[in-house]
Amino acid sequence: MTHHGHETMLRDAQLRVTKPRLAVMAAVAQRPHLDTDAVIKAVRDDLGMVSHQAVYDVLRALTEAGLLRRIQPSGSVARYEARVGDNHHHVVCRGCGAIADVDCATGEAPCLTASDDHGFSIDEAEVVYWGTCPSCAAS
Amino acid sequence: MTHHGHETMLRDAQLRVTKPRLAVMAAVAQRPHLDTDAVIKAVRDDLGMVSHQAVYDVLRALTEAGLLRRIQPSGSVARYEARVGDNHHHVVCRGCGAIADVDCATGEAPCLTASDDHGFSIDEAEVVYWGTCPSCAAS
DNA sequence: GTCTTGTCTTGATCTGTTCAAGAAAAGGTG
DNA sequence: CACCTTTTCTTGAACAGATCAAGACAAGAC
Repeated sequence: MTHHGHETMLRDAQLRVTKPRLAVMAAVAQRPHLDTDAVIKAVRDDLGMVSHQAVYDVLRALTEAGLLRRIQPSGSVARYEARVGDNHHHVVCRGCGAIADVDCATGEAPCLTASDDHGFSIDEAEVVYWGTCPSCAAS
Repeated sequence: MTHHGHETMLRDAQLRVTKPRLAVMAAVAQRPHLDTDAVIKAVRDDLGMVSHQAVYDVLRALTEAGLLRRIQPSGSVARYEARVGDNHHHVVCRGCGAIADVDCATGEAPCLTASDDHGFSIDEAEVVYWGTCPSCAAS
C-alpha cells in the first residue's frame, strides 16, 4: 500500500489528511497486530513528537471509518490491523501473546449462523484460536 | 447446583473451602456473565464486607482450576461464567454489551482446525458473535 | 486570503486490575 | 482437642491503559 493510497483511503472515508494519520496507517499496514504503544512509537520514529492522545484519536477515527480493525484478546491490550473486510481470524499464543492471521477453514462466513441467536441480529463472527506458538512450545 | 455441590467441586480441585469462594460460585452459577464488580456486590450481599482483593483472588483461583471461565469481549470488562467444558460461545450486543450463550451451529468443535496454523498448537477456538440485542434494536 | 470545522497538544482524571505485607483461617497431624 | 503449616483474606498503595476537557492549531472550502 502506497502513501498515496492511504491518502485516497482517508479522503474516501471523508477524513482529513494529516501526517499523524498517514503515519498511523503506514505503521499498521507494515506491521500487523501492533498494540497502541507500538503505534505511538512508530509514529514518533516517523514524525518526531506526537501526543499519545492524537494517536488514540486517530486510531478511533480510523476504526470507526472501517479502515482499521481493532482486536483485543483477553489479557492483552488493544491491537490494530489493516486487513479489514476479508473475514480472517487470529491465533493467539497463551505464552507470549503473539498473534498470527488465519483464514477460517470453514469458508467465507464461518459459524455466522448461531444455533439460537436469542433474538440478536448478528453481523459478525469473530474467532480466536488459543494455543502455543513454536518458540514458546520449545521452552 | 447446590451449596454442597460447590463445596465438593472445590475439594475436588484441591482448593480450600471458604465462605467467599462459595459465595462467588453461587453468584456466578445463579447469574451468568457477571462482571467483577457485580460479583463483588453479590458476595457482599451474601456475606457482608469482603475485600475486592479477595474476590479477585477467588476468581483467579477458580478460573485456573477450571471451575469458572473468564470471558472478555473487546470494550468490556472481565466477566465470568460457570458453564465450562461444554464448548459453547457467546453473542454480544454492540449497543449495551449484553451477552447471551449460543451453541455453535457447526457441532462440538467449531472451526478448531485453522487452514494454516503457522506452527501453533491450537487447543481452543473461541467464537464471539457481534450484533444487536432485541431491546437495542428497538431504540 | 479568510473562515469554519475538525484535529492535535497539554495535562488531569478515571477505572479495572495488580502488588505487597501482615493478620486470619483451613485443615492435616500428633 | 490443641498445634502447626499452608493458604487465603484484609488493608492500603500503586500501576497501566484509556478517556475527558480546554484551548491552540491546521486542513480544506469559499
